Amino acid sequence: PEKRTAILAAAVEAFTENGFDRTSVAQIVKRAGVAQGTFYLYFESKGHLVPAIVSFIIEQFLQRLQSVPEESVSNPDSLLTTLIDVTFAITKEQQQLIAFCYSGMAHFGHASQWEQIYAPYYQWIRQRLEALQKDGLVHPELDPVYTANFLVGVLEHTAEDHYLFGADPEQTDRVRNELWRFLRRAIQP
Amino acid sequence: PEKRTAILAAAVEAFTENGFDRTSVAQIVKRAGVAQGTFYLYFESKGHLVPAIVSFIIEQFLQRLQSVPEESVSNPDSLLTTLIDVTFAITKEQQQLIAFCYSGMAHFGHASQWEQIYAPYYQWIRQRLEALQKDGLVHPELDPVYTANFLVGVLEHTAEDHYLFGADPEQTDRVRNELWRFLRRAIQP
Amino acid sequence: PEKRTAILAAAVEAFTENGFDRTSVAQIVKRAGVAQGTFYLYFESKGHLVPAIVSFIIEQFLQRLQSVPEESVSNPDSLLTTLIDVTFAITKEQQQLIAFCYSGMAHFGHASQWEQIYAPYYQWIRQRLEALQKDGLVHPELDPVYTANFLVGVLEHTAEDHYLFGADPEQTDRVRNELWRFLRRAIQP
Amino acid sequence: PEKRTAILAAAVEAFTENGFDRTSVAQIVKRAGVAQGTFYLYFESKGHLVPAIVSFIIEQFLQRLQSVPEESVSNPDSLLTTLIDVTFAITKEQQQLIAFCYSGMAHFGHASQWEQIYAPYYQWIRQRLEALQKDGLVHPELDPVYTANFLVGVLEHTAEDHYLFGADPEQTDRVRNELWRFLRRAIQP
DNA sequence: CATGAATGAGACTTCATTCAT
DNA sequence: GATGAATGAAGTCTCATTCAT
Repeated sequence: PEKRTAILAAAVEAFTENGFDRTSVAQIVKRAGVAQGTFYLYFESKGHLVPAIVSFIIEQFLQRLQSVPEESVSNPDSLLTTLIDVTFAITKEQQQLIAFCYSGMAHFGHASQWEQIYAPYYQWIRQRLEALQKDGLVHPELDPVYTANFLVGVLEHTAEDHYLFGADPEQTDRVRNELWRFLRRAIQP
Repeated sequence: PEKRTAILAAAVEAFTENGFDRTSVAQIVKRAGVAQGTFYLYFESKGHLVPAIVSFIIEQFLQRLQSVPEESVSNPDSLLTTLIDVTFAITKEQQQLIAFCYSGMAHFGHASQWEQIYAPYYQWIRQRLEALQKDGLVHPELDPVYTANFLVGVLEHTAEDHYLFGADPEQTDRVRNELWRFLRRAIQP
Repeated sequence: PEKRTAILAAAVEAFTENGFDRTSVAQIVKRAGVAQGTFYLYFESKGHLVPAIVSFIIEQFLQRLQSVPEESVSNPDSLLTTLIDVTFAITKEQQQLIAFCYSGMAHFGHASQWEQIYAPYYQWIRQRLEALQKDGLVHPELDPVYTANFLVGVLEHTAEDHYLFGADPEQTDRVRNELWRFLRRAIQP
Repeated sequence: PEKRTAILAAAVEAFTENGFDRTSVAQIVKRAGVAQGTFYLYFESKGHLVPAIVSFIIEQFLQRLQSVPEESVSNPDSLLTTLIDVTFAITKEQQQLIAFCYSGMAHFGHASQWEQIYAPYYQWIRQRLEALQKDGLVHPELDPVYTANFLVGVLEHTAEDHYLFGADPEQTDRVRNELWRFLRRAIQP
């Protein structure tokens, strides 16, 4: 459905700029170039945009991860590099929208829905860790499930901190390097 | 000023429950037991509550950290334990308010203000790391500034994940243990 | 035209449940199983449903009255019993739709149209009264036209009161009995 | 509260002209000369006007009834005359608003509330009937409770019919006379 | 300092109606 | 004849802020 996509895209843009509550449906439909009423043909309410958008972002994450060549995740060093690359790239692009997602929980229903949405992302990381663990390239005591969680935590926090709080762009390499070594030590055998 | 404190406390409670945009000034003054107009005697606008509240939370963090006995941070193992303790405890209490802080940037001015507010928290961690590094108890290559950042990232993400997404309370110990070992490896010499 | 009937029936159901203004064309066409646009093939506007429906209800009244065996209206006692039977039965079924008819005037045009619609109902009662009057079974001074009106007034008001205001179903017989005796005295010679 | 009264009066006027659903809050506040938001200071919602207005009308009825000199209700003939006078007068004034009240049930909550509102009106009539019955001026078998109901039924229906359906004003006396005789026979001993 | 009634802009949402297919 | 996506005007209600007391 073409208009649905237009609305979703417009909403992403608008939320990125102003956040959920400070964006009105009127602004969204204006951007999307459709009538006010059309919005409600595709979304039950403004709140129902939230899970749709989160799915959209996660999907972007996954697509980018899956398009990574196999050799880039075949050892811990390049896996970390890949994760840092992707997280920094996406955070740079999406900035406030990611913050919106984290705060978005308040806007839509129950946590279980969010878990389902994030699941594939965590799962992808977990699978890589397990593979590397099998080859003895990752510390054997690490629980892949929890570790995936920890990795996401540091990665997102650091990227957000870097881009949102106006961190010096010249230091990007430095941050990434420090981050890489921090995580390297955490997971190496 | 007594009424100012009452309003601030009421705002913290209300924001914790419903978030910034879904809390009206009317709700806040009602909770605080003051008149609608009184609010504007102490705060220029609703938006000006945000930095005041964030300071308040950070201060709480710091007070709790500083009340920690010196021996609890005199080696990496107990420092990590302390950080986990404090972060989990505060997250459990403040849940949504923390999410509000993270998303709150949109509501008030420029990032630089936020950095100033968070600064003492990062600084406290950094100082501990430096002290331990001096004694050779923490990996010498770690940059204390960045590492403080990474630690905060994992700690908050994990605690939020655990409490906000309705994680199984029986697994709290398990999570904390895994987290401890993950960070231990990351910073040990 | 089959679809016209379907729409009309659906509208009657929907109006009965929610009233005119609280029923949308969307609800009606959904119930009728036709497309939104089809509605406007058979009715100029939503408002034009009203006279069609009122005709429909009056017709139902009349059919029921006319299917009554002649001996049931050949004396005042059974005429009253019949009127009470029919009015209570239809009120029980149609409840809100009757209220809708009474308030429906606002929705469509001029009173004269309504008089035409109701006319056959009043006429039927008048004719029975005249017949009985001729046989000396009804008070000779009663003007049949006005009396028909008065009868309808008491009957409908009492039935509505009984069913709409949640009257005790166990008292139905009592009400009907009192009503019968009240009207009996009013019209007897 | 002065503004509350202004809003209520404006609502009565507006509903009288256009009915409940076809009257917007905007129209009401404009007529009342207050701001849109002021409305919600005094009424929870548009729907909450309904019981307030019904109370208002019933009160008017009662005030008029109670201002009637005692000798006007001391015998059945003058009681009926009084009831006819009052009902016709108020119906003439309020026309559509009365229809609105009857159809208004749909708009506000449960029947029990309506019963309470109407109760004093029915009660007033019942008490008169009982008094006259005690003096043997009204048929002893009449149940005053039901009879009050029947009287209201005929009176309102007839008055509505007369004024709403554009009845010939020259016939008013005739109708009233017929009505008087009809009811006279129904309740006389 | 303190109050709280009053304001009015603006948010979300519904819905009768149209029109290209 | 039939469809149903699209429209946009209009409705109800909220709320940050002001100001006379």
